[in-house]
Amino acid sequence: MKLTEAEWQIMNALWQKHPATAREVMDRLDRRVQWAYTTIKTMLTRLVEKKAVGEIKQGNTSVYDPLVSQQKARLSAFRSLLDQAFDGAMGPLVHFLAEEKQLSAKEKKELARILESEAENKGE
Amino acid sequence: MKLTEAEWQIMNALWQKHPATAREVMDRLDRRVQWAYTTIKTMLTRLVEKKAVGEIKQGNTSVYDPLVSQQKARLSAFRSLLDQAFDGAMGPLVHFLAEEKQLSAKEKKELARILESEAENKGE
DNA sequence: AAGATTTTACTACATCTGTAGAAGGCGCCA
DNA sequence: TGGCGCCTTCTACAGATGTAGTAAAATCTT
Repeated sequence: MKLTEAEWQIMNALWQKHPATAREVMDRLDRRVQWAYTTIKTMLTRLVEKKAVGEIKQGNTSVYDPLVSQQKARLSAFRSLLDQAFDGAMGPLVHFLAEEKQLSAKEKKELARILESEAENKGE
Repeated sequence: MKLTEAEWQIMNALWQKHPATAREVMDRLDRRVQWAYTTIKTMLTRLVEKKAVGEIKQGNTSVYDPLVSQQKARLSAFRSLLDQAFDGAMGPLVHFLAEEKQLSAKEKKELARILESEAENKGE
């Protein structure tokens, strides 16, 4: 389930609250996104075709519901990034994150802390 | 500097060893990628147009060199993913990673460990 | 130097993406 | 009941992307 950039915008809005009509999706779209109503309808239609979203008619109006969870979509995007840009492995990503000056030490520590504790209590 | 999927393939090959000719890039392409020589040339040309790659003629043959570092490209891809799929923040990503069963506790701990130590000695 | 091989520069073309307009249908209000 | 406003379905269309073929020029090989 590969989503395009524009599709992510729509999905993000839909995950926020659903089921939702096209108009509701529109209202919840990121502020930076200023699309015509029909553009949103087009995206929604394409997402329905891709089975990423379900559509039911409520009278004359369509109501949409995500068919893929945010978690699933995120996983797929994450894996793609890993494959494409990090040799498909966590190692290079970790290395990159560690090297990256753009991430403050604070962010890194936070990241480390959460992962640490998660690994602790969910560890197998 | 946004790279497409196909462009990543080329860049990955080019970062491996450079400068390199189109033919050398071809030889280093991921095994799964079976492109015609001219396809590679086309990609290279487009990358030159985008200023992601430099080109110099060595006699009749072009030799290419990356103009963007792998680190930079990775950062840009990482940020895009963050913006698009994780509300632009590390928080949700961390959360996702922690929740994600696909990542073993071992991987998580490893990740945590490296980040922790990095944060320690480079910390500001 | 002629043939074989390699490279280059152009052109091609189907899909996918982003973005929307047009036109027709439906319900509600005056 | 005639509009007004909102919803729907279709159609459009340019630019990006993936993937190459052609033909001509340069180079190597005997």
